[in-house]
Amino acid sequence: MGLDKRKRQVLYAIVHDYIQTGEPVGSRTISRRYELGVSPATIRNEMSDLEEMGYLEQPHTSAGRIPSDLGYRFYVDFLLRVPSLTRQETEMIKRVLSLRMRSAEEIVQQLARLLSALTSYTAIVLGPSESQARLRQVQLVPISSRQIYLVGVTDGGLLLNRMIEVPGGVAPESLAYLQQWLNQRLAGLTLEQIKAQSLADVQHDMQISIDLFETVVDELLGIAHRPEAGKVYLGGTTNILNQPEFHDLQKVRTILELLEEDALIWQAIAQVAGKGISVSIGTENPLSAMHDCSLITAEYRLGGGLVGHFGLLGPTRMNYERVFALVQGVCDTLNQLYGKES
Amino acid sequence: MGLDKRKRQVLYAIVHDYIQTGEPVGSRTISRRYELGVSPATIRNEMSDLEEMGYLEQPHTSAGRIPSDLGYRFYVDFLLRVPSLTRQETEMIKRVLSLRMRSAEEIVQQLARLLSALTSYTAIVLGPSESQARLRQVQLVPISSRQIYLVGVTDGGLLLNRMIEVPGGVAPESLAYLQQWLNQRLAGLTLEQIKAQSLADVQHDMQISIDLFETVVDELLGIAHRPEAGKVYLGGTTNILNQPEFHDLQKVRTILELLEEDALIWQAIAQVAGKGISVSIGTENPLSAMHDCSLITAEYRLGGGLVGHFGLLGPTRMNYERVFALVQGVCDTLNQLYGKES
DNA sequence: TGTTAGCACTCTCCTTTGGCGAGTGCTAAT
DNA sequence: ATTAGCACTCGCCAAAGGAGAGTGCTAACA
Repeated sequence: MGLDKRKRQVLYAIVHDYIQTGEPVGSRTISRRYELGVSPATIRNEMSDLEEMGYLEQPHTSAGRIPSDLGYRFYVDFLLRVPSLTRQETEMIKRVLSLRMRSAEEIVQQLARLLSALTSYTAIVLGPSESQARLRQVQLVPISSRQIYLVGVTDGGLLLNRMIEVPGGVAPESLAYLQQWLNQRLAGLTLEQIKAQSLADVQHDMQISIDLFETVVDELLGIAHRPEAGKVYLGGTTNILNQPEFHDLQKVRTILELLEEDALIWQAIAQVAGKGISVSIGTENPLSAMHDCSLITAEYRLGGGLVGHFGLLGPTRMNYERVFALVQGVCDTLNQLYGKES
Repeated sequence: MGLDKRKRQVLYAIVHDYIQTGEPVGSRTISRRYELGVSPATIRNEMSDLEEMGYLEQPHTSAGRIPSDLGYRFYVDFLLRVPSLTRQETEMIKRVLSLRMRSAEEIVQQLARLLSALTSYTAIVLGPSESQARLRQVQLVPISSRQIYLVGVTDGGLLLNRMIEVPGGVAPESLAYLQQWLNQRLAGLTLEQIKAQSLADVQHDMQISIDLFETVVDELLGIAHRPEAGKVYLGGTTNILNQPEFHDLQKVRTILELLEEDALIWQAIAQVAGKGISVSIGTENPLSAMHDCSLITAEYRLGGGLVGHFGLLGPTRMNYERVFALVQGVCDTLNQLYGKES
């Protein structure tokens, strides 16, 4: 924080300019484009100071300066001026997200498309975690003698499906009984609560086999068992090809290969993400393949207890101001549309 | 074919060598690596002839020759020597495809992974068409007052799900009645047959509103209405980055952007694919973005009438012999595993 | 007539060279 | 504390030259 006003102005100017042009910024450029009222020489001195403090870097002697990860960090934390979205953008977000969609999956897929279309970065959306999902009802559909299809409906009106194998086979009456029991007992609870609840007291009043009961409940809670895995939805994977910093095929490959690894991506985002909007810049990222990238993440809520995270992955030279505005706008719109229980 | 034995040998040698090295093949190379018993000069003459006939091309004066699309075509049609798979490869295919999988989607996803892992090309698998799927039973699950969830089970034991909106609302009895009727009347038929069948005679014996009936049947046939769309599963998208001919970022972008367009991909494959294994070489491809690529496609069958297509997309300089062997092996294994009704 | 050796020629690829431009750091003046 | 001036550094680019690979042609040969 030991930065006086002018140093901040210079740092802001450099980051801002570099984000727009992608080329190292020289002292002359700054004094021309940003009205700081001082000469290039003065700015040079400031730049020299900033470099020594670690906020700037020089690609090579006698090129301009570019921000270091630390420089971006300071910029994001203290200098950012988040603009507001244009009317059209707001409209577009609203329009796309309020398309008639039938499942959480569709919403999430649209979200990925939308984010990537608006930013020229790659959008990553983690499928909503079901452990917070509140069950409204459960239906057990007999498929074959040994298979049951479980259809759960969350408070938000979204579906959770599971195919359940029951080695022993099931009689239709048992199924009906079990279904009724599940609905009576579990409706309104989240999967997590169900899991936490002691189900020990069940046994005595059940008219069906414990085996069947356990199989079904286990499967219903299935996803909650492995919270570190989940579906990953991508949008605009090819956008990074348009970024000048990825004109290097090697870098492109690194990133694209990473994006195929759902598990890694999931973990990385889960690790980085916080409650509101979080930013992870360059080497701050847990995965070394992302050390040239920045990741902006946020939480979304679809109602009925379905929450998840999404992120935008771009070069460290990403347009933070715009992305912040956009992410904020998308979150607001989602809350507005799905926030109240539907 | 107006190619004498030696011309065939030369053509084979050039295609074979170019596929392996990726570099234009000169007359010296051929006489050294392939024992044709003639001197480079003679081969030069043959090459000159082959070029005039359109089977070869010269990138520039005084480089070696490379096969033209026509050259590859002749090679694929008449010269190919399909090797057999190694024991390990056969094992691997069998192992991967016989993992316990519960839905067609999972199988198809595994298929894409497998194909791309075994080649260094991009695997494209089109989700199975449901229009040939034979229905075993249908279950209608009430979700809310205005929503029904339709769960269909195919003869193969795979699921077809649809959410159906019924503006007017449904009484549980109507639903039960409708379900029973559907099962009596439609079981064992394919969606296509159901669609073709006149449902005009229905009206008189129905105790439920025509509206409800039509909504549900329409939705059940939904997919059949738009056969030109469908889910596309990819594997090994980044594999093309390893191909030397795609060291050009522009080309990479073209292909990767194409691969994000599910609808285009679907159409392209559907258009190209035939009954057995088909090959579409370079400019033979319907999409101009694929004019530098070859696409090998084949049909797969999952039982219960679920059939679809898959393909391998690589440079025209693709290893056709190996890919043929592999595709054949995969088809055989799939037939073996899922071919008989399960 | 088909095949082969010899040779001049062509074209790409790689490296070297030198000039240009942008930007810096230092010094001395204000 | 700020600024003008200036020498210096370094990457970029285009031009030049040499090496290598391969061809096409011609003339000799079986």
